[in-house]
Amino acid sequence: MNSQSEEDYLKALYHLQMESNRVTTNSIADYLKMKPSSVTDMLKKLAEKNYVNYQKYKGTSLSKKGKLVALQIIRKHRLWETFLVEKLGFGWGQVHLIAEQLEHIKSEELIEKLDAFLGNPKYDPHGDPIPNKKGRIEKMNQKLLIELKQNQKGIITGVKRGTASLLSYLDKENIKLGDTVKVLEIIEFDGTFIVEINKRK
Amino acid sequence: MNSQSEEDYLKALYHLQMESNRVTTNSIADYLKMKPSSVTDMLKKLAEKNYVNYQKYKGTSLSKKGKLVALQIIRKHRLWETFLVEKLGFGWGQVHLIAEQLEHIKSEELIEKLDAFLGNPKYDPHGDPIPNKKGRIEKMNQKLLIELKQNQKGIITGVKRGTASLLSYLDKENIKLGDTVKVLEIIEFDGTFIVEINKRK
DNA sequence: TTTAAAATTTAGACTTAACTAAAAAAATAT
DNA sequence: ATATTTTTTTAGTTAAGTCTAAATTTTAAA
Repeated sequence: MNSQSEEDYLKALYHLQMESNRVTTNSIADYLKMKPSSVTDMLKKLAEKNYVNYQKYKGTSLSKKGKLVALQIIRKHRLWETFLVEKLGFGWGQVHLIAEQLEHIKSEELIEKLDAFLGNPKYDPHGDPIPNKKGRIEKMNQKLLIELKQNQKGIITGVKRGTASLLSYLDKENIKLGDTVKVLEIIEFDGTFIVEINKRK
Repeated sequence: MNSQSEEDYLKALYHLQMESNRVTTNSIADYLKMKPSSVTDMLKKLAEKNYVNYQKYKGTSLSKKGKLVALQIIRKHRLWETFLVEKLGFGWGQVHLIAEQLEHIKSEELIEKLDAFLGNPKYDPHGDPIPNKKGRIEKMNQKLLIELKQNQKGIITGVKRGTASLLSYLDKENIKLGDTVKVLEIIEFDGTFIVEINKRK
């Protein structure tokens, strides 16, 4: 069984790996708000357990085994977020911190029953895909809003970087998944997008 | 904020206080499966924080403050157990270990929303009362089966000492809360009770 | 290509919550 | 009332996970 701390590192590794191909000690430290020296210690430990490929000074990547564990934690995180929003009526922005705790609860059976209870959802409330039990993720073809041209429309299916302030802003403006967005105008000089959502600019 | 370990001690103190008026270091150690020396250490720490009244060699009791914290953890435990049984379909016997983890999740709002989602239940699946937010417990007038006389009946509203093996036995025999029990015969020499539940002896 | 800066690792220290072994106090038995 | 046993505490150790400060390696600049 893995400790909470180990799980946090594996999850961080996974997310950082999505964004850039080389994951450095410092980037992990930033992400987890820890000191680089602490990160080095933990990376050695995770390498020992064959969860990561770690080479001094060179960077770190998840092993197959480590990636699977990471995906299972992400699965739990996203299922709990779904529960919090769909069943308990939490807002988008509030659920992350709580799910961060719930994701460490240990029980296979619990998570399978929760999954069934929620109707085996494919996406969480932020539109992120929920990995299945085996760690498989169903990719959806999403585009970034910024990739759209003038007058093109799209349906909101997720938020790229869901900072707390952005999410609560969206909550406040009542912008939800499934809403349609249309690009009215793109201002040349600074790249500002003027868009219409729910009949409002 | 209190650590998981501190919470475990407070909860243990509460349960042990229910059973006898003097709670000894050894009884806590037994209950938590730890060594008495570890218990002494923690009791000093909890006394420092004013959660317990601890006097060397004399025994320990919860302070008002400590009791409130204990009751809030018990509240969370029982609400989660209710959730696991009522919503996720777990059996009586399976939920304790999972609830033991869930009870340490930190979020006032979560627990209030969970309470509402469950319909503000007064009792958990084992028939134990769920303390309210302020730590108030509604007592029910229960009798022990052993207090009944021949031919008396009762309705099962809870289990006194719910060991894992007893609970899974009850699960297996399909004995549930709300079932009626009738004492058919009490065998003199060893005090065995012959009872009828669901038309079966 | 040498030097300075930045990133990373090592070494040693701290905290929490456990442990073992030994000492001290309280309870029990002779 | 004293001796023995049991309970409890003290003292010192350990492991996990963090930290600071110093040393080392890599990267970037002059």
